This record gives sequence, structure tokens and C-alpha cells, in this order.
Amino acid sequence: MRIVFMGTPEFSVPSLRALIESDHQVVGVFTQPDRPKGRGGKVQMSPVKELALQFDIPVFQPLKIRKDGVEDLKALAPDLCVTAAFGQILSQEILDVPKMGTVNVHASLLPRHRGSAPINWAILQDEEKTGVTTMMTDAGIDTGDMLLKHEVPIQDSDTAKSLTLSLANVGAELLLETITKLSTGTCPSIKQNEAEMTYDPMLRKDMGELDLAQTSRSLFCRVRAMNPWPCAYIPCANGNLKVWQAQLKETNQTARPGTVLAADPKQGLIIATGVGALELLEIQAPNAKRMMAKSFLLGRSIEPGILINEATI
RNA sequence: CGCGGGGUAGAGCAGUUUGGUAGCUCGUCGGGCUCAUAACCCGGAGGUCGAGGGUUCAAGUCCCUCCCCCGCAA
Repeated sequence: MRIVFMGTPEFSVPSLRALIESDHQVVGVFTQPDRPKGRGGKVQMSPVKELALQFDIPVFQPLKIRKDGVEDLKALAPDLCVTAAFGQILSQEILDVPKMGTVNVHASLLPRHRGSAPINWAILQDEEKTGVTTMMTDAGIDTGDMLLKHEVPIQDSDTAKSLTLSLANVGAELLLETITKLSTGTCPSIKQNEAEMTYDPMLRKDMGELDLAQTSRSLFCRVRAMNPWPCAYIPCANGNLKVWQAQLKETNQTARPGTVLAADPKQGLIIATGVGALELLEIQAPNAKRMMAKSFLLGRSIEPGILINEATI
């Protein structure tokens, strides 16, 4: 089959790789335009583009595929389009091009967590499981009929980063299975139950802020959900203290949320929350590199008893 | 050339302003104390101070060049 792949970040890579290694022919790849990124504003290409170039697959990077990608897509004459975290919304005109339609790989158990950050939201909301769903793309956002679904439990050790990695691999397998069943006409197709749907917005930087009045559990989830981006943080006197890794801590103290309960290399850095306490395991001070909290405390000191928000770190 | 912080022992930091024998905390090794310990005491090992060049009697410290890491903004 002639397949056109559309995707952008790391999550898309295993799916594209799976297609390349399959019997199908990836005749073109659409991905977001190269953009200035990071310090110094160097222009970087997407992970999907890097992979496509390695295999000499033609790459297309329209600013808006709806406007200036249609002709290119038609010229490729695809039997099937596959999208996986592409980052652009497809128009009906685009969807009409491939004979067999467009399959999307989405990192949630639809109809829950529609939108662009399903993995983060599943962790943030402390759900027991999430997964990958393949679906026939229609003109809505993640609203098409569901094809195959694969559940994955969410563990306390999971972060958005680790789950993205495993779901990307699950997605790649599920994609191949989906295509196989589609081509043999044995693929189930189920309408999404609109009553059960949730749509989650894109992540914003300020969603990383930890409100220490919340429960330890919800803060713990936020830390994991915002890793690696935008990264959870606690506003302090001289900037944001990023929290890369934390763990729940039992306590019978009833100190004000934000109170530093302990801050030494032996006990670690423990902060009182609305309910319970949270030990900050891996942190990053402003202008500094990330490190284990116990290492941090070897070189700098924080007074126990003060509010972390008022501390200079 | 977007703005800024930084590179000193295995780890985290001080020392750089005002050049003059390389420090602190932790870890590590050895010894001691203890019923015992992540506690305490004593002792030791471990450093091309990111790289190169320059100034100087003398450079971690001053000057120039380069490399690497990080925060902010996008």
C-alpha cells in the first residue's frame, strides 16, 4: 500500500519506523516546519523529519496543510494516510485524498482525553490506566470512529516521558495491526460515545506550578505529568524551583502548606502540603542544573521551618 | 550574533572583587567509641581549578581565544 505519514514529535517516530519496516511503502511524510528552538534560537527539524531523511522519504512541511499541502498530498496518490501527533488539523479535502481514509494513532483510551496532550492529562488526573486508540480520522478533533484499542496501566513510577515512550511503541504495533485488519476488512469500527468524551487543552508553561495547598497525591501526579515539559515548579523568592522527581511522604505534622519540614543531606528535602508531605527528590534551582535534592543540600542550605515559597534557593 | 548563570577531589559548593602553599559539606578508605547505628571521635587517599595562549617573581584569581553545561525568552 502507498502510505503517507503525518507526524512530528518523538511519539510519532516508532509508528513511522514500523511503517518503513513493514511491507507497505511510505511515499511521503508530512511534519511541522523546522522552527527555532532552544538557546540561541537554532532551527531544528522534528524527530519525524530526521527519520524520514535517513530513509530518503520525501518530506513536506507546509505551514498549514489545509491550505498549501493539498496538491502535494494528491500528487503522492496515497492509498492510506496515517497520522500520529502531527500537530495540524486536517480538512475534509485532505481526508478525501487517500482511498482508504486516514488512520490516527492517539495516545489515550478514546473518547477520553481528546486533544494534544492526552498522556499528561491522564497522569495529572491520577487515572489507573490509559492506552492507545487507533481511529478513522474525521473532520473533528479526535472524534472519528475507533478501530483498535490497547490499555496500559499507569504506575506511580510513570512520568509523561516514560509513558510517551511506551505508548509510542504500543501505538506502532497497534497501527500495523490496524492496517492489516483494515486491508482484510476485518477491523472493528466503533462510534465514540459522546457522553463519555473529554477534551483536554494543550499544556501551558504555568500548568507546571505546584500549589502546595493541594494534596500530596495531586502534587505528585502533577510532577509526573509535567515531566519533561513544562516541568513542575515551586515559585520561590529568587525564581522557580523545578521539581523533576518527588515522592509521597507520610507525616503527622500539621504545618502550613509549603513549610520546609526537613532540608538536610540525610533526610532530604521535605515540604508540607495541604494534605501530607512531599519529598522533593530531584530538583533544579534557577540557573542551575538538575540534581538530586540531597546533593543540592550539600552545597546550599535551606532553613527548616520557613515557607519554601519565601526561601532563596 | 536574543538575554543571563556556570565549569574548582566521586557528588554539591566556597574561594576570583583586593594575585602569594587548594578549602567546606557529603561520599570513600583505615582506626576508635558503642548492644547498635544513617550517630559521634581520630586519621588518610583523592584536584591537569573546562582547554589553549598571554601578563607577572608568582595566576583558580588579571587579559585574549575556544569548548562544554544550564536558566529565561521564543
